[in-house]
Amino acid sequence: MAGRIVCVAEKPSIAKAVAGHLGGGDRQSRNKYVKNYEFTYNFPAPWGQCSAVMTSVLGHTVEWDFPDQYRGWNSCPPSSLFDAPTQQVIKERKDVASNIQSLARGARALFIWTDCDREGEYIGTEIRDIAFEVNPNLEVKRAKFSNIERSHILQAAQRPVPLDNRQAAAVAARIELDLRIGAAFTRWQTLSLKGIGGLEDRVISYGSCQFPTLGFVVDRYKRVKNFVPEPFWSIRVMHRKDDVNVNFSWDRNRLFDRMITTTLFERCLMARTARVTAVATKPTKKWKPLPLTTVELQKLGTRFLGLNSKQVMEIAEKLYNNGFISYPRTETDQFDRAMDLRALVEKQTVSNDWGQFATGLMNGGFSQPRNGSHNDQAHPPIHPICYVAPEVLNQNEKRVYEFVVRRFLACCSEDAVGQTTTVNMAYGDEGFHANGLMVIARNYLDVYPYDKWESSQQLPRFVQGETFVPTEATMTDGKTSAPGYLTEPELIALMDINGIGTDATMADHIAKIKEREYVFTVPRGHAAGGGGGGGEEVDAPVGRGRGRGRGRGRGGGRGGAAAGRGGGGGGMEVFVPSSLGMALVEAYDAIGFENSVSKPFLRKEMEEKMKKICEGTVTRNDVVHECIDQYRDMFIRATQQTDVLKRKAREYMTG
DNA sequence: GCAAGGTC
Repeated sequence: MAGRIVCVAEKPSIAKAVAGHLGGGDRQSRNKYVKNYEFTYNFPAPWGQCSAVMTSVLGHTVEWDFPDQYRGWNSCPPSSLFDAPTQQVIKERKDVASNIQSLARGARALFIWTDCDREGEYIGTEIRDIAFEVNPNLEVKRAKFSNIERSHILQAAQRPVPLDNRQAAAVAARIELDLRIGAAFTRWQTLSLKGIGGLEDRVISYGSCQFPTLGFVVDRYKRVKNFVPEPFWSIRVMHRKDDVNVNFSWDRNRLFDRMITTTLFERCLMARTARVTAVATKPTKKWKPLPLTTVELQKLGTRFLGLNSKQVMEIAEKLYNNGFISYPRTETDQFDRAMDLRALVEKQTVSNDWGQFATGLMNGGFSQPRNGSHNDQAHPPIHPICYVAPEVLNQNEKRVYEFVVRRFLACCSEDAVGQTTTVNMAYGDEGFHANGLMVIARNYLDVYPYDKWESSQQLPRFVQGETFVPTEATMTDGKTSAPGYLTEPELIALMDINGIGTDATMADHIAKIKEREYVFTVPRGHAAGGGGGGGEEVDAPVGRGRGRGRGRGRGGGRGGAAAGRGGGGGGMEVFVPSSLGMALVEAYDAIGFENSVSKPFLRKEMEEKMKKICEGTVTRNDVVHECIDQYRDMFIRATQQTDVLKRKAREYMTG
């Protein structure tokens, strides 16, 4: 009589869902966190019908660290941490490991059901090794699944595959490198700066994610501080027609040469009449948003909900743990076609706030969500699981839940539809244009106030070839203004494009550099620090940020800021480096690493090497040794210039 | 007292 089959998922929610599909299962509550579900199931050959138990871990269960003799900060030179042995210790947290071992004893097979991503593959090997300790004869299989739809799960159970050792090896390399490099540099920095006033008892940590995150803040800060406004000139034409003042913008936007602008302007005036060269009216759409990912949740949460990313994530996790929303850590922005989205919409019809809209979707307004380009093969986009009455939630929870619901309903609606009118006009040799927008059907916008798309003033009727003498023509001047200090949504966007951290950890890295006091946040507009131009007016004309760049002259008003916060608390905050943060970045710059540790390149490099391990073109060993050599060199160079670090710190801490 | 990554 062979033993049963033990299935282990990465988290309790997956264990519950999978067990439900495979056989319902009695729930044996082992403890508050990890539940075991027992059932019988007809597994593929050679097992056939047999009894099984489904449980889970809670993420990683094994911890890497140095052995005791290396653990004291003065026990060894920090550089020896590049070569010191490491050990892997089973965390006996919440009895997770002992639960697996007690189930694995006498079992015939182990079925890994961790998330199908790199970390999940590695966590699978942790589970395997823990089970092997008590039962080395276990056969190990892995279920391959990318969502928890019933049919998909059943298919995964029927077609087990081996664990992917390469993916697990890539993660192991990352863990080892982050540990060695982080510990070595952290100890060196901390011990070196002990003598500096104000830093005696501080941990001056280094990490491959925290430093680039700090770097982004410093980078922007410097750009603001070093910004030199440039004067520019422009031509504005206004024509009053049918009681409407139509403002025409110059096709050249603006020029940085006054003489030329003056000349061009004078030619306009000499021409006297302007002539309409084209009138175009065309239909346009504002696309509904993509299904919600973690990064988007954090970007929009920090922009509209008056919360920081850490708070957004904590609240989202709580909503998830209460079964109100789906798993909040996902990169996926496409819903699986098999998912019954209408059923989820229907649950929202009882709401006083958006119930009517949801009802509209049920009565024919439903439209399949757009598909984004990301799929982490592990989780669906974030969506509401059930309707939650507002009284059940506190203020902030309500905001986050409402955002998730509205976003979901917006995804299931039609795009907004409108019509743009563009009038092109020639005034002398110069071209000008005016735009008008008419929103015809708001559709998703009615449930999604975080997007703005308003009809502009209607343009009066112009016809091609018509001429007129403009009511007003003026030459304007202005100057470019500094970008603002970094906001949290911008910081998250930068981390995202540069691969710093994961969806689950970005908020932690931001919180970490605040905790270390490398950066602090201040309300936008209160940005401290002398000199400079207070910099909150408008974005710089040539930003490195994406999709910004509305330069405006003086008199332009304060457009940029958070367009209608969704009723959140205070305004948005901006990030400013502390003296310590500046000192650290400048010290490494002065030491002169070609790939500065405060830039994202080194981390990107590590990510690429992990991919190569997964593809099988390099081995874990190659990567670890290569990187260790590289960082050891950097470490030696840094330690030879410890005085540079100290000097920079002293300069900043006392200055 | 160090990292980053899972998860509660």
